Amino acid sequence: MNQLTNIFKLLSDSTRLRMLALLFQEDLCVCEISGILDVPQSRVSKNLSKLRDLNLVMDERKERFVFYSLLKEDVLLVQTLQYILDQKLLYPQIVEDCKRLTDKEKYLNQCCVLCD
Amino acid sequence: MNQLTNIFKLLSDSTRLRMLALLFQEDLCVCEISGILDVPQSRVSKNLSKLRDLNLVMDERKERFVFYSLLKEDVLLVQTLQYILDQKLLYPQIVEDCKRLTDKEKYLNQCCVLCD
DNA sequence: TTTACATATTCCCATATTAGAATATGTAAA
DNA sequence: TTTACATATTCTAATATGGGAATATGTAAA
Repeated sequence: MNQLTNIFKLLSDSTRLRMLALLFQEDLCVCEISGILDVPQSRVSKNLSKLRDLNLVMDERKERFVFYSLLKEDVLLVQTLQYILDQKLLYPQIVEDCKRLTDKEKYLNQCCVLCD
Repeated sequence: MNQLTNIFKLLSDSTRLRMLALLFQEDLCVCEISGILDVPQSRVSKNLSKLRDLNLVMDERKERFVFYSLLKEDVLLVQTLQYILDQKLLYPQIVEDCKRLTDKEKYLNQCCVLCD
């Protein structure tokens, strides 16, 4: 039961929800997430570690960057994120994030050279 | 977006999640919920009011009791509760609650005479 | 009306959560 | 090796949250 409530707790913070919605679409490194969401790096990093604690993401270093990918093993999580993205028109912030995801080069600072 | 995170916040507390799982199955009054879950009345009442604040439940007085019913308008909420009940074998507490729901007379104190 | 009872609310405490700034860590390039 | 840079962690303050006990509210029976 804690497995359930813990996942809902993760989903109940908008920064994390936005991060999960991004990672549901593609693997990203920390600075990409930080740039796309326009959120400080320490906040992104801390929240990623919470996701990692529950085995919802895994990380892999590539050159200077650490890329995170969503582990799509939890059916409830996947179904929930799928629903949110299907209905994203209801959630302007998600739409905006998706837009910035496709233009991610624009929003990255230092790491943009190596990230694409 | 707050609409989303607010719902997840409600789901992230085990008392509320258990209450929602019960109300997904049938309408219940406060003392029934309190008895089935074995949780103090004030806690049940307080959490019901949080659910009401987000328009997830409605209440209706019948004689001396106030019955709550789940408003099944939020697709995400309904789909989530459906999933949890489908998979309830994974969550012993939910199984136990369902069992007590079917035997609810056993677990009620004062209001049992009028509730069935 | 009183009284009884179901429910709602208040008060207060303990704990959890989030946030940013600053700093630490670790890897890789120079 | 230094140095630079991407990421992780720590520190601290502010706020939120959940809990129980006690009390208030409101309805209906006596």
